[in-house]
Amino acid sequence: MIDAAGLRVMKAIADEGSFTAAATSLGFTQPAISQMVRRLEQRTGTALVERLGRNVRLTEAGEVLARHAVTVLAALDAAEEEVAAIAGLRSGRVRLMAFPSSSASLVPRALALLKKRYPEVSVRFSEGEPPESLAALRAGDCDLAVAFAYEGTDVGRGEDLDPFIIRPLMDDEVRLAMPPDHPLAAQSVINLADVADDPWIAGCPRCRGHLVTLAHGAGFSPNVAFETEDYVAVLGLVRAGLGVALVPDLILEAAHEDGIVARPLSPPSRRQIHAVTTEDLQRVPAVAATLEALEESARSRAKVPVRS
Amino acid sequence: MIDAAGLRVMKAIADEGSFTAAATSLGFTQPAISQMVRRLEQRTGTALVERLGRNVRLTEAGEVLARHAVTVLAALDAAEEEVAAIAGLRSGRVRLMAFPSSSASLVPRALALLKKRYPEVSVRFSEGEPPESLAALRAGDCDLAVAFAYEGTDVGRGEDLDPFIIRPLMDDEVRLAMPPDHPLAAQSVINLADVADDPWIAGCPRCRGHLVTLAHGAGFSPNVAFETEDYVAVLGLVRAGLGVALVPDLILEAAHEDGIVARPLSPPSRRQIHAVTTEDLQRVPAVAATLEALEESARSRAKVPVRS
DNA sequence: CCTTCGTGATAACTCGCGGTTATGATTGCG
DNA sequence: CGCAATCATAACCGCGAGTTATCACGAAGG
Repeated sequence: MIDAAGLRVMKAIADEGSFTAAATSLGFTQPAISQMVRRLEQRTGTALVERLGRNVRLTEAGEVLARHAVTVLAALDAAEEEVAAIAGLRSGRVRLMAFPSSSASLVPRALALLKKRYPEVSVRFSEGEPPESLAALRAGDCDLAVAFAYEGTDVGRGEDLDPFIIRPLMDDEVRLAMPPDHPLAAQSVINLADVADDPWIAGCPRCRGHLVTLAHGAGFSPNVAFETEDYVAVLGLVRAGLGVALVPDLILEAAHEDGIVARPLSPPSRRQIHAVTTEDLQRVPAVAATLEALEESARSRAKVPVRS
Repeated sequence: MIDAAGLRVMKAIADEGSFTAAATSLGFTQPAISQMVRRLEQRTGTALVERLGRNVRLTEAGEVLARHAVTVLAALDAAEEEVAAIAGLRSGRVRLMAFPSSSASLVPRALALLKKRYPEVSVRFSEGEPPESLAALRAGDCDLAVAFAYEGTDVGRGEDLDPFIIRPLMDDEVRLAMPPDHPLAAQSVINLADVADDPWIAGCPRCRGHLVTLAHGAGFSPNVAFETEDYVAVLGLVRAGLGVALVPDLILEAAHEDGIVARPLSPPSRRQIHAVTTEDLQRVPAVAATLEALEESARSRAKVPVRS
């Protein structure tokens, strides 16, 4: 029945003392004010202004509206400002989920970049393997996920990827990690068939799946002696001479490489690292800014060029 | 940029959990909500809702709007309610000015009536002779004036009566007041020429003017021995035998008539009592209600029929 | 697995709010 | 007694904001 525009007009009249002045103060013409007042009067069913010769004065009801206008317009401004702050990245929040090995360098570098640019944007970060992070995204518990996919697979295996927006960040080469005294340690490139008989140490379930696929391509079935989700443990086991492992570059970068030899495979194998979000969330400024920071962080590594 | 309607929509979405439910809750159709949200999103430059499968959830910015909506809509409702109270006479104020002799019975009876009907309407009452009250009306210091005019004159003598609305309330007969031992006290009707030689006691300036006019019509010029604004004093002087006076009925009604004889004149003379306000103020409910109460108060007296 | 139902999105149309310009009527002032 | 300033009114009009009709899709169930 009564809206912000009407209140704005009443307040302008109260402040300026005449229709004409109120009009110029609001950037309108005078008849706009006349008509607005008339509309308000017939809506409220009472006189709002009193015409005194060539001036006007507010009636009691008019004063009431002008008085409440202050409250309403202040609250409206506050709402507008708060949203503008979010839109202008002077505020806002992003919930980021990334798989563990990305939280060593890729993500921290991105978050540092984000913090430098938009210090007021707050980030809530948690670790999670791709299936988990995609589920969170789908459930609305997360705005942006960093996930990976081995070559030839998708980030979500059985998942429906339709609602997601997937932005490639970088390729991460998978190497064979072995102790320095391994017979093949001297080779610069490893043919997987040459380690068919070694005991294997497998990482996360998806990594194990990848190992099996690669081995199958090389004509053998790997003998998995140990399994652990923790890549620090994987490297420890390798260092202790208990087996060999396929380890992505990102992890080798972050961990001590002492006591470990890592060699590229032939044919080479990579996993692709993606940022995943949704159409809607991509339009949330804080999410877009974080995404951009992730892309820059990925580019600044640039050991292996990003495949588009 | 952002208005109450938008906030109402966001709040409805937050409360109801879906566009469809929000639409029915607001009495709109579903596409109206879709479009409203889209408009808001392109105005604010950020996503406000997150489409999750077939449901929607508010983003951070959307939550902000929904949160502020409570404040804004509450303030709007308060303003609307307060104005409605004034319009519905559950509140409101009227500033009434009346000439002294009307405040004895006409005005108190009217105010009692008003109070009974609309106990919440507050009245600010002050006394003032017609020129004063009309000036207050013109200056916006008064909403409703009770004024009088002797037959053949206007309420405001030199005044511009254009902006005023003048409602006749009643006629007030003017009588000759004299002490009981006056030679003419036995007559039921007095011919003014018969008291041409008596000393006169005059009331307010306008009343004195009226006396002079009437006397002139009767062929004499009155010998004004005393002048006072106070009609109680006038009656006292008459009672003391110091002269005769023209006194309106209204005053005789209110004062003790002991020791006074009051007789109608021939030809009769009356003053007309009017309620005066302006076009705008007449549309203020409290003013209209007071005016109506005054008219009823005048009718309920009905000693002399009201002349339209 | 396919159908069905409920959800939001989109298109096309319409109406009226709320602005404009042009002009008139008054009032108060020099 | 004009002159200037003010509000009112009329005619016009664009666009915001609603409608109906229809589509696309995701979730749930036989």
